Amino acid sequence: MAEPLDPEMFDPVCPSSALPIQIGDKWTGMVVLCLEGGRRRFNELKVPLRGITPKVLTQTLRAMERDGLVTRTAYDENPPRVEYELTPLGRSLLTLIEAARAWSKDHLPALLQARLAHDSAPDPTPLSRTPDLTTGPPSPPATADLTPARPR
Amino acid sequence: MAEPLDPEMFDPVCPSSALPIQIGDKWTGMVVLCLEGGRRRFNELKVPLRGITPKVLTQTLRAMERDGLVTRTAYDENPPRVEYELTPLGRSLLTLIEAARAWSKDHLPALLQARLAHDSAPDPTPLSRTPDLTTGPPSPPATADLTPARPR
DNA sequence: TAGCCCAGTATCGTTGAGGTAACCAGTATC
DNA sequence: GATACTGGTTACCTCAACGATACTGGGCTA
Repeated sequence: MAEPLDPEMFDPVCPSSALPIQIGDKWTGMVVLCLEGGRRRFNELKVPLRGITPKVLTQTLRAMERDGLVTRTAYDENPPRVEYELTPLGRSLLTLIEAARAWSKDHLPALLQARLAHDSAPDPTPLSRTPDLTTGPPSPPATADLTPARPR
Repeated sequence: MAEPLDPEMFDPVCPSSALPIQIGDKWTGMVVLCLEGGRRRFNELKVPLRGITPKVLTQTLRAMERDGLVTRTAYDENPPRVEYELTPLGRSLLTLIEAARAWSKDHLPALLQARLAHDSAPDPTPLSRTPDLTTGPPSPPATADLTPARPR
């Protein structure tokens, strides 16, 4: 609640954004990290979750509320004010995120290197030719993101 | 390699199959667990991964090979024989799976209970009415599965 | 010579998460 | 009266993952 959230909290360039680890749906892990420091308003959450639409943010928060990960508090004011806060259960996900971060720190470089090596390999066995299964041109599968970028 | 894999290794009824934690794509985590005990052949892997089609299993294994998680060894025999084995990198994912299991053990019941309570709630605030966002009738989102069922 | 086995391919269809764009209610301020 | 602000909602669309089904190749066996 204290300071505003860093709009660049999640760096889209950071390769850990392409990690093969996902908590909940696409945005859940990031929402947990946004709420780590305290309660936040709807529009506050939209800032670091760059590009999220209100529909998807609502869906994500509703699902998290349903699962007991966040609480939603609506104040009868004008303009409306709604605050979201992590429950202890939601906060417990931070341990999992921490584990994923630790894995990334230790092993993600090896994974990325293997990926590069494979993509530039002269392809020894004819059977190992893969047309283009996961080799999309723009970006890898991109399942989740757990590491805030540039804590500055 | 020793004993055949248990066809019921992954119980579709086990709620941990609906966990909000996913490693790689839908099947990657389960493949890692299948290979935990040693190298396995293509058709051997299909047994516990009930319902996976050869196309999708091939896709999954090729992606894992590309990322350096498994090695693929094709023997020039007839009938063909191909064996998949975890690399140390792939094996390192087991720590992450273990962390997810530990979280499930500690917190999944609370999550499921919150979900049930929410679904049967008389819905105090009109704003908290959710049409049916994640409340699919047959099963929850079902993102991944990490816990082998009935170790027997 | 007709199949069988293994490890896949090829083609097509379905599904659902996520994205786009527009709209809304109630108050307050201009 | 017009506009803005907050926290959404609604309808529509896209695309990639996943699934169903059928087929292949090549040596082996019956």
